[in-house]
Amino acid sequence: MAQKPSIPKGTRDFTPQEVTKRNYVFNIIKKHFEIFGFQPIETPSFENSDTLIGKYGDEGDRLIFKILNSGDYLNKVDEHTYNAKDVSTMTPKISEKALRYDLTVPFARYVVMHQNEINFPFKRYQMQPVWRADRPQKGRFREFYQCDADVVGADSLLQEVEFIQLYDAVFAELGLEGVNIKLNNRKVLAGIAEVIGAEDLLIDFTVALDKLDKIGAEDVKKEMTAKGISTDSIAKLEPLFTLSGTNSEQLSVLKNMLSSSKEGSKGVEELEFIIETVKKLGTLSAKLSIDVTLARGLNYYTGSIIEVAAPENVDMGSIGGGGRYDNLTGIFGLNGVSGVGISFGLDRVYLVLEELGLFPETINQTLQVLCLNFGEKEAFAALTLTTSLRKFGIKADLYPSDAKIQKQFKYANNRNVPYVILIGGKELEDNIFVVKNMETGEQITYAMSNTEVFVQKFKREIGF
RNA sequence: GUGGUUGUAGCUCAGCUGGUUAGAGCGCUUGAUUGUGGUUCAAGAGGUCGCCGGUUCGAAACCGGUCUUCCACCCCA
Repeated sequence: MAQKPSIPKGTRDFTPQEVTKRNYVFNIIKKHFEIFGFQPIETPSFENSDTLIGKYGDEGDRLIFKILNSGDYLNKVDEHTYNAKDVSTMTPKISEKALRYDLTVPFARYVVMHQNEINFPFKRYQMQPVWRADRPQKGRFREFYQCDADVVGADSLLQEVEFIQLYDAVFAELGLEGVNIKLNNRKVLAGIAEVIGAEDLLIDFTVALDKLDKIGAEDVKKEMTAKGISTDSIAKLEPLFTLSGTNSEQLSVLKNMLSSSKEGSKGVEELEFIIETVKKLGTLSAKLSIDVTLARGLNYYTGSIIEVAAPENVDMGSIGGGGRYDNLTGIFGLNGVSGVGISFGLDRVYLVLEELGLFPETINQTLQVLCLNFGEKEAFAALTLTTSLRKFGIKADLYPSDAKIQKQFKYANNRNVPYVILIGGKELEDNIFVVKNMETGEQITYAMSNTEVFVQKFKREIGF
C-alpha cells in the first residue's frame, strides 16, 4: 500500500520558478552584503542544546526544535527523572542537540571559538535556514531563511548608519518602494522606564508599548496595569501615546521627557546622531523613522533597535530587524566585544515582492534558446549549434526526442523560451538554421558557418 | 501552547435540509494539422470526497478524533 506523502507543518517544497525567484532575492542581498565589505561564514544546522537554550527567553526555549539523542536514550534516564514526567528536567537528558533558532547566537558562539584567528572588527554575513517550532501563519514558517550581516568589535554608531544604508540599497535594487526602516534605542526605553519609576518592569512595559499600533492606547494601558505598572507611572507616559510628527519633532519631545535620565538622554543622542548622519550622506529611497514603541529582541539588544516594516499596502509584519548588543559574546565568556547587525527575512521579502508583482518579467526565462529535434541527424547538427551557443553564455538546450513539432513548440511555450531554432532536413542540407522569435513569430535564417551573427543579434535583443 | 477556520480532479472551486452513476472552468492527452506554439473545434483520460472511527437503510454532507491550511492570541523574520 503506497503511503500518501506529506511534508511537516510549516515547511515547503519550492518549484523551479520559486527557487529562481528566491535566488534572485538572495543574490541581491548577498551582493550588497559584499559591497559593504562583509565576509561569509556558515555554521551547523544544529548546535549543542546549551548553546541555544536560555538565550531567547522562555518563549524562545519553547520554540527551539530539540533533537532526540541517538541510541537507547531512555535507558540512560534515571528512574526518578523518568517517573517525574517533567519536561524541563527530562528534556536535557534525552536531547543534547537542537536546530538553529537564529543566526545571531551561533555567530556569537563562532566569534568566541575563533577569537584568535578573527581580524577585528569582523564584518560577517550569513544566509542560512533557521527553524522554529511555531504555529505557522501567513509569512510565518517553521523553516525559513535569515540573511544576517553583523559587525563585532566596533562601537561606533557609524555601523548603524551603514546598516541603514545597506537596508536601503537592497530594497532599492529590489524595486520595493515604501518600506519603513524603524529605529529605536533600548536606552530610550530604559530611560522612560526610569522616569516613570518602572525600571524593574522594563520588559513588560516595552512589550505592552510595542502593541500600541495594534491595540490602541487604552488596551496598552490596561495591559500595563495588569503587569503591575502604577496608574501614576502610566499617566507619565501620556506624551508617548500621542507622539507623532517628524523625527526631529519626536526627538525634542523625547529629549524633554528624558532630561532627568542620564541613560535616556544618551539614547536620544544616539538616535539623533544616526538620523542626522544618514541624512548628511544622501537621500534614502526608504523611509527612516523613529518609533519608540519598537521593542523586539530586547533580550539581547542594548542600544539601537532596528526593524523594517513592509510597505503599508501589503499585509505582512516585519521583513527584517536588527540592533546592537554590547556584550553578546559575554554569554560565551568573551567580554567587552560589541556587536551590531541586521537581518533580512528572505521568505517574507519574497512574499512581499510576489504580492506587489515586483519580480522582473524575464526571471523565469530559465532557457533562452530551444533547438527543436527533427530526427537523429538533424539533432546532431542542433546539438553542435547548442554547444557553441552555450559557449557564448546563452542558456540553450536541445529537445531530447524527435516528438511531434507541435508538442515541442508547446514545451517551448511553457518554458517561456524567447527563441526556438529549427534545423530540419532542408536546413541540414543547406547548412543553415532558422530562428523563430516566439513573441513576434518572425523567422530569420542564418548560416551554420556563422553563428556569431545570430549571437550578436541575440545579445542586442536580450541585452547582456 | 490557547481559541477558531479550511480540506472535493494536476490547479481554482460548485455540490441544496443526508438519497442512485460526485460536477464546472482551466490544465493534460489525442485528433482536425506527417515542418510551426499561443487562438479555435471535437473526443478522451483523470477522484481512497485529507485520514481513522461513529450515527444511518443510505454519508462528500451529520458527530468524534487526527493531520493539514489559514486567522486571532503568545511570540516573531
